[in-house]
Amino acid sequence: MSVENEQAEGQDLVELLRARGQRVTSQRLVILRELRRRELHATAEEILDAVRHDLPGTSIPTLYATLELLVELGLARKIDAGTGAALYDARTEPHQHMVCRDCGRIFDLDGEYRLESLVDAAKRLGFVADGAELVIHGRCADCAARIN
Amino acid sequence: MSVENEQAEGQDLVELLRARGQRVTSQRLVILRELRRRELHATAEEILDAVRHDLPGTSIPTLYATLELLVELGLARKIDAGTGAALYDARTEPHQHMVCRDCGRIFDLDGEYRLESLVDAAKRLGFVADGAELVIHGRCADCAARIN
DNA sequence: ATTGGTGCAAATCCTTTGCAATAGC
DNA sequence: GCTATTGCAAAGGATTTGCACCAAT
Repeated sequence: MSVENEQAEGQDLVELLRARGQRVTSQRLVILRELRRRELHATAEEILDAVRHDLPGTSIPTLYATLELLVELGLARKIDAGTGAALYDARTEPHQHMVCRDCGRIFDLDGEYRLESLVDAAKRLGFVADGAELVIHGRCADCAARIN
Repeated sequence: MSVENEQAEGQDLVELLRARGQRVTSQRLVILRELRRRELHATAEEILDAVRHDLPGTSIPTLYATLELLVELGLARKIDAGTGAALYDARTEPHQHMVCRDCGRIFDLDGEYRLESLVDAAKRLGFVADGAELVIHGRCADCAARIN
């Protein structure tokens, strides 16, 4: 089976879950499938609405737990754009985001750029950038020392 | 008066407010002064506690409104680190942030870096980075066209 | 005197928690 | 059968809103 079909079927998720001794549930499969069907990042609420088509009764806590799990497994990405609700995205390639101050829409900015040229790259796309925030996530020296 | 004293006294804020026909209130002056006194970014709650020392009775809505105003005036910066509460900072120089997954502390990363070398820069500071999110804020092509 | 700014209380929005019921292994 | 996962209801934290009062111009 090709990588694309494997992903479409969620076979990769099944394997990751088995490797960790976690259960394969229909909620997990459907949520990942829905996330992959989308071109664009979606809020938890948008995903929930779509998921309930296929799996009525899916609950909010399950959705959040599953999204967190998918992020942990590297199958999804969480984007905190500062617009209230967090966004989720199954795109794993390196890319950044642009948030419109007015309409709140989020646009992709593909590839790896020099930080100082990102505003220019955005401008080429017609986006009038007035600021950029980069947040690095990880473990500080103290916590890394304490845990490892 | 030197630029430093001007800032310490909030004279720059006074001028910006007058230029916009907005009122100079003690709340606005005290909140900016408190923000400038700090080395590190602070949450709204932390700022409120400190401000109430100088100006008891200061309210939460006023605090948020003032912080938003300061950001709009370019005197402060809002950092959405994805840790629940937003952070505010009176540092205007270009710098980025690192968030510890465990203790939640935020560390500064000064200067302008190449995006792909930021993880290395963080590593040099003992920070074990496992991801970076860059969010560009501004106006999308559609909104820019509609407004200008 | 005018009206922008403030404080209060309550509402809203997003997300997490506690717990009993259910479904994978 | 065992226990992780689920759904429900309710709680939680951060921020915003509506409105009457106050204070800067």
